[in-house]
Amino acid sequence: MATSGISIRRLKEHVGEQVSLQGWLVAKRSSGKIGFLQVRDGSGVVQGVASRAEVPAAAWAEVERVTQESTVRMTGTVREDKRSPSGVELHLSDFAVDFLTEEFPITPKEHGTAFLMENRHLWLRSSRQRAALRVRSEAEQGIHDFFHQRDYVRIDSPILTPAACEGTSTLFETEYFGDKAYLSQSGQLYLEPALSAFGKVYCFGPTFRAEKSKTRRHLMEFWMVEPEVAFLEFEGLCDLAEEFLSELVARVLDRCAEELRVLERDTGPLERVVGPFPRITYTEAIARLNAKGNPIAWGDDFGADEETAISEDFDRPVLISRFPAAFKAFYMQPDPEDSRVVLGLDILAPEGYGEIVGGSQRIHDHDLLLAKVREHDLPVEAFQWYLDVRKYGSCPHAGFGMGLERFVAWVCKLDHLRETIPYPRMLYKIYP
RNA sequence: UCCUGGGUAGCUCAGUGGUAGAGCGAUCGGCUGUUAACCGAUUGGUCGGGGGUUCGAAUCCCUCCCCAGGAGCCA
Repeated sequence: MATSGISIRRLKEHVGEQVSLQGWLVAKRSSGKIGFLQVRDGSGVVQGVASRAEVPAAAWAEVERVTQESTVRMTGTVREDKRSPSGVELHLSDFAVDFLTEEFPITPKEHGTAFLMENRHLWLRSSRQRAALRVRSEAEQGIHDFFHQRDYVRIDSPILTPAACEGTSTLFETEYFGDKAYLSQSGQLYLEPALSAFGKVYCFGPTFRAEKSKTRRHLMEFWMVEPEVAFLEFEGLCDLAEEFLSELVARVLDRCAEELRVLERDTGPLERVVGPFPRITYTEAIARLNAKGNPIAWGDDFGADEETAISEDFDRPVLISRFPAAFKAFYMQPDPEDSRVVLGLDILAPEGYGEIVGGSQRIHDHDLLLAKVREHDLPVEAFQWYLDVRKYGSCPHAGFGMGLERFVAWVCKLDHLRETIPYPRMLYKIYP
């Protein structure tokens, strides 16, 4: 009797057994007397081999009419076979089409990205897309596990917010019962009050930026994980970010080997992502850039060229710290040793992937924070609750944010963020 | 928002002033171990939209729309 409910991923454990499975036809090759049917069930792909002489006439007729991406069911014996990429194939005793698909738009040949993006809902079925999204899923679970194992409490920050979190990026505006509301661009400010309740917290959810950025490194909607820790100061923050990144990369290497193989990702550079990461200050970075002939001056922010020039000196992520206060967020703690700079941290991924982590120690002194709010021309009333936190049991604290899509793009070595999220939201593009 | 490149068959593209093309897909036929299978045949067009120049425009000009890549900003 054939066993059903076995996933293709686990067929190796059932060699010699009769199994039944349902899935979708990836590809078919057939001669007059033998048919090869690649079937996907979501967990993997297996080839069913149907011999005209060995299956019922009705089953052979189904083999002849089946088309790419039809829904099928097949029954057969699991056999080891060296010619199969997965090591096993299914020697069929029966085959049936449950839904006949006509003219699936995405063929095994090449397509342009515009066409594929228009068909994102169907492109998801392709092997590279499945691999990248499985890595994303693994990274997401890895993030939750990392913090859960360290006794962090997950705080879900609101998506609808009354005002700019940082007063910098452009926000998506919406209507809220006669008032204006904005889609969140960061959960951090809502995380900080929760510190005094839970000590160690994190949030992980979608964030929205209405900047008219049109590059491979930007999405309008992306997912960000943000830990925030009470009594954590700057050096500890750097250690946390380093431990977080190296553990997450190790987890993907361990659990997504097959996906990285499908993506043809050279895992060598990822295996080097172990601490300690190189740590340089902003001022040292400027000196390095000048030595390379880059004319950047102290006080300028890095652009894409500068990020690439810095990261190419290192074979693992590089931490850059102590940026000029002028171009960083209002809540960053000034460096006690140099008031021109703040205790902010950026981590640049290797291989040209740019900034994946940004964080800082936060100002915990009420009067200093109030002065910064005013300095940045932010509405004090809107930030009253945020200032309140500094009035009732304030403490030093720090946190960072990591963009999930940039992490996944780097780990998978994809050339565009749009392939790291199921339904990317890009400038002027919101279909499907 | 700015700069650059592009829009021709379902898809990927060639065609730069004179009859609209190829490969793939699809359809039909053939083939017992295929891996982007192969072989033969058939099918397939508002040349992005509008206007203009010309005897004649996919091709030259104007305009609009759409797409891709990059910059700034950021994760």
